[in-house]
Amino acid sequence: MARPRQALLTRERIVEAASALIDAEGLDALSMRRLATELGVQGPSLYNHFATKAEIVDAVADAVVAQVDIDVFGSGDWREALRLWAKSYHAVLTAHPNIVPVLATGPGRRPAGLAMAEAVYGALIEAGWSRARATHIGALMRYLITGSALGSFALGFEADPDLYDERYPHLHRAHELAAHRAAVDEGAFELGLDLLIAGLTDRYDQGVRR
Amino acid sequence: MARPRQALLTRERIVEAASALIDAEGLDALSMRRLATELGVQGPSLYNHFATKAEIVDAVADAVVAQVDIDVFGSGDWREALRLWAKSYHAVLTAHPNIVPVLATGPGRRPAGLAMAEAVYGALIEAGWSRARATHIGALMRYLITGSALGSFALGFEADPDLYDERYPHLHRAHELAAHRAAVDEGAFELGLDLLIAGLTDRYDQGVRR
DNA sequence: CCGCCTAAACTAGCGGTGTAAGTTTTTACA
DNA sequence: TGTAAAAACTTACACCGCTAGTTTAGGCGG
Repeated sequence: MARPRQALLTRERIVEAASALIDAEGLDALSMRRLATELGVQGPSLYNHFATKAEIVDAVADAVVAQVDIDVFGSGDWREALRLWAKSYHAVLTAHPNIVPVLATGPGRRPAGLAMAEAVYGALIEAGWSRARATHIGALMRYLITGSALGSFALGFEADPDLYDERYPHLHRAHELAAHRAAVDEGAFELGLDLLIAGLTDRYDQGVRR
Repeated sequence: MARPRQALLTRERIVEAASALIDAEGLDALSMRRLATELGVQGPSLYNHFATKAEIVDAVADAVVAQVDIDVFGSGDWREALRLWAKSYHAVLTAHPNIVPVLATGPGRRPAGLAMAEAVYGALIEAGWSRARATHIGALMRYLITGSALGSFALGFEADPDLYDERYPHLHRAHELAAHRAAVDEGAFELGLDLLIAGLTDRYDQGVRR
């Protein structure tokens, strides 16, 4: 086949298919040939639309970040906005856990990632936090959100009961963690969010903003 | 070469070389052939000592975790122990950032990882926290520690000033972040640790331990 | 002390990876 | 209408993890 009358591929279609593949089977399952097959095309054809595989993965990552609600920073209390944003971000990452390792290293050159950083940092600055503190708070929120999304804490423990023998007396029920995955992970995230925002509120109300 | 008089490889030597390679050039640079070359041997010879590449990477990860000081849980105040442990863990990961993605998914079957989980969870239980809360606190600490180690927040922003144009007014100095990497990342981690431990202390002292 | 078995290296090779190069044909435009 | 760009193609390269089978040294039982 030479050039078709109607282009078979668009950047949008490629990103959609890549996103679906990553969601369904993980980052490792995404190969150029596999992705192309999914789109009814040969592998190298993708290079007519993206320069490298990394560009495709980046586009998928940015499409995910774009789903996070950053309008919450438009008005009202910075604490409430921070909480709502964090929950939205957390929910989006929970829905697309396989792409998290890509986002966890920062926004890089991804537009939606930069727009989100702008919104968070801007809101903190306008609330009166110093530049240094606003940076720290932004970093901290990212640590909590990507850290919790990166690997389920509960699934990090094998479900094999024999693994937790007399060497680990307190872990004798760790094999049950996987079954309570959602409760454990959500509980930890909520606790972290509550503690951080409460702590920041205390400092803020005491006038310690740097 | 057939079997040599003195074995060229041991599991220990392999793990050491792999660790050095990962530290120096990152996880992607670790290939079986490359590692073998480093050890003066052909690629497949490694399979006489490890069944898969994943086993080697796991051994490297566990060797790193084994460097974390968990003796701090032996005595004294749970809050102080938690803080010291977190700092030790953080320092170890900062020294070996490239292996963090492997640890971030949990202890799996790695002995040192399990021993660390046992120490942390055990200390929290003995301090009086409920099982559910102790689990949450352990998860939360992991989120903060691996989240901060996974990607330097500062390095997550490109150093290219032209990237931060009028679309991102508050980020106009984001290109300077990379230069202050250590201060930014350490500051955020310290802030997080302070806030979490202070918040937990409040709850604990008020008798809210579940 | 000889012979066998296992350990630990080797070579060859399979199916997969990302991507570069060059080809063909269609479409858009000067 | 001639030409250049676009978008598919095929082929190929160097690398990847890993398997299979081969060779030889060392340790051990008879």
